[in-house]
Amino acid sequence: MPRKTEKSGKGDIPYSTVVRLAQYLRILERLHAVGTTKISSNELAKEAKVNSFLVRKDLSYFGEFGVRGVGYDLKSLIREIRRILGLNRDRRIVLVGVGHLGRALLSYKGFAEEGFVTCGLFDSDPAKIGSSVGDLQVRSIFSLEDFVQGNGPIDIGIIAVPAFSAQFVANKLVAVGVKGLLNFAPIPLTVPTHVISISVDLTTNLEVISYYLLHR
Amino acid sequence: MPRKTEKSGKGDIPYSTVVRLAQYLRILERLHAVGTTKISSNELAKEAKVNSFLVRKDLSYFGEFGVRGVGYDLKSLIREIRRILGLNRDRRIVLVGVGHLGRALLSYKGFAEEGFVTCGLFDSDPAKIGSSVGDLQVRSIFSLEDFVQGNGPIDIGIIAVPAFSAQFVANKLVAVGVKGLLNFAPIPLTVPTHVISISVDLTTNLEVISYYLLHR
DNA sequence: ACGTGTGAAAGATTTCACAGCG
DNA sequence: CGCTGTGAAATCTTTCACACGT
Repeated sequence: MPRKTEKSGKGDIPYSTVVRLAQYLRILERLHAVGTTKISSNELAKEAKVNSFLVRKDLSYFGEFGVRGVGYDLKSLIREIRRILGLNRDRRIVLVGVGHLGRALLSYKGFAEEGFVTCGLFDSDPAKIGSSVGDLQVRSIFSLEDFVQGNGPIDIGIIAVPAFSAQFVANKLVAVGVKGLLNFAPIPLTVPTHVISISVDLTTNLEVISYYLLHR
Repeated sequence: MPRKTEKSGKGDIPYSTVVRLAQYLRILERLHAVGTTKISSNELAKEAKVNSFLVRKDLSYFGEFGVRGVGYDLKSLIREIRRILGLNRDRRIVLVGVGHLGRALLSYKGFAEEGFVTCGLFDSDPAKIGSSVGDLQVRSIFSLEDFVQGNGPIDIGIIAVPAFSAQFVANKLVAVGVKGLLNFAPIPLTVPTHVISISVDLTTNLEVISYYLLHR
């Protein structure tokens, strides 16, 4: 992951299969919007830049979704992948760290479209606390527990704070029962095994590119 | 790599090794700033949340940097990894797409620290073209070729535009000789084999987390 | 005939055990 | 003695070939 990326997961199904499933979904939704109604593993593979064996293997971990000799029905394949990824329900998200990156993430439309509902914003900067971003107020990170008491449990926490406070924020989120973390701070987080944490490190990605500029 | 991450690379050294090298570097620099002067593979492994065999194997692809019975000298290990990653020279970057995400990336300090020099901003929105962000003017994407003629070659292009124009932008960048792309649009790019492209897809990462919230 | 689903082979990565050297 | 460097084993992932169903 890419990384860029940290991983964790259940042993049976490869982590990379899960990542590709999400990518297939993006592609299928784009094609659906354009009016396509069926697709073969070959066509999907071409779009995703992988080979068709891998598309079929990835899907076969979860069931038989295609028709032999025909291909896959686009609409039902989308439904199946969304079910596999747990996107057939809303996921409640909070964002911690309302800086430039945090605001950029908030304005990103893709999130809401897939059922990710941002329901809380948190920061530690007194200058930001109390201000509004979109239709949400920024709250103190120390009011996180109260927030969960009053507003119900949170599924996923997005961490967009500086490296030095990322682990502190992660601990707070885990303490209030958050089970998934998406971390943009350039530091590997320590979390209990029942919590899934994925890190996206922008500098790491640039450095990987730098490596391949040199060695090739 | 990721994923979130797309990959590409030379066959000999695992892609994940390169990613980890960049992560090790981040950790070593943090420890260096705190005054640490030497480190063992075991200590580094603990920080990076991998095991010490892997740390040693990753490093051993590139040479023998440690002292048996002692460990690694922090300063010289940092220097070696920076050299391996090609960070001992400046890398000239342009950003295409000066929206929320683009601006957030610009304000991210980590880039400059590692020798990534942003030397051009491009967009296609007439309302943005001509305006200044930091000490750079936003230019029309159609002036990219002129820019390279006048300002010298670009190493890396960061693509922070909507999905529908990402491939168009990638083509333009490749056409003016850019050899590395960091793509934030949720679509896999087609690039010539001599160009390295890494994609960071935020929605994909959330969906992967959603999957593991369910299956575990 | 066509494209899926899958067991087996190939390939890649990680783990391990221990030799080697300060 | 302690910790690195590395060939060999174990594990995981991808590719392949072909049987199967429509």
